[in-house]
Amino acid sequence: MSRTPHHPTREQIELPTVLDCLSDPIRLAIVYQLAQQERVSSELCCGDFSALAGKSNLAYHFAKLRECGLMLTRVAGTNRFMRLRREDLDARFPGLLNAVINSAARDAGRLQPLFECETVGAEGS
Amino acid sequence: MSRTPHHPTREQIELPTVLDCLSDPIRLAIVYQLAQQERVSSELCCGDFSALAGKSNLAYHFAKLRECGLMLTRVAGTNRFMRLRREDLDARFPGLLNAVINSAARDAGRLQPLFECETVGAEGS
DNA sequence: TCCTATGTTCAACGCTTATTGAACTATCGA
DNA sequence: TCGATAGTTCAATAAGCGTTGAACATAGGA
Repeated sequence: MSRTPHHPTREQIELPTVLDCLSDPIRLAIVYQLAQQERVSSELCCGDFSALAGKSNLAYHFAKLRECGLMLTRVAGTNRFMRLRREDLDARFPGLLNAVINSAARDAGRLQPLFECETVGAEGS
Repeated sequence: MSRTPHHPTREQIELPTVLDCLSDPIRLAIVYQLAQQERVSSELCCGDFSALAGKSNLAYHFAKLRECGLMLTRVAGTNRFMRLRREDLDARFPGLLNAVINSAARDAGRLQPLFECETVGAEGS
């Protein structure tokens, strides 16, 4: 079995695919939470998103986010740690990710209860 | 029959809906052409997009773009003139529309032959 | 070793979407 | 008035999407 799941190269990242991925409220919430986590410069693992959907449903959305080039998955033991592909996205589509995240932040209230579950602050070793 | 088709108010424009609308290559091409046309400060009508798809299919995509708040339709005789809702979009999601259009411009080559049909320069009255 | 926790994969379902052609509506010009 | 033009609406089709639970794989700890 593949140790590390498949990721597209920077050049393989496509605009319509990225926009389609971001148009789902659950995936938008995942990206939003990953963006919050960027400021703490640590990663999140699947379980940290359990408030958003069931396990298998999350795995489905994670795969979509990975395959479209929005995020990166690192396997460590039984955990999968994830972070945004900030550099690649900014290189391919300058300003896009920030515009989306800022827009999501503005609308956090109206974007479901999905955005109210603050997950920042995991890892309390 | 309604003289003017339905448009959402500025406050009714939703981020996931807008992103979903932009994720379709044909609709992205329509928005892109409308953005080009902005610089000439004139409008385009349905027929100007006939290279992108058939008439009824275009009507479907126009309705989607209108209902999600991306564009505005003005009825004039048998024509429907359309333009981007630039002000409303910039107010709701600052930087988003420009980021998408710039990204589309960068990828114009790889985004189908849809982006090669330059339609600018209509209205030669 | 066995048990548990983490996460993926699979098949199934119901729903939405894009696309098509045909029929229809409405306006303009001769 | 008649015909042509511009665009919408409708019904039908095929393909794709999100969600679910059950089964599976893998790693870590007792």
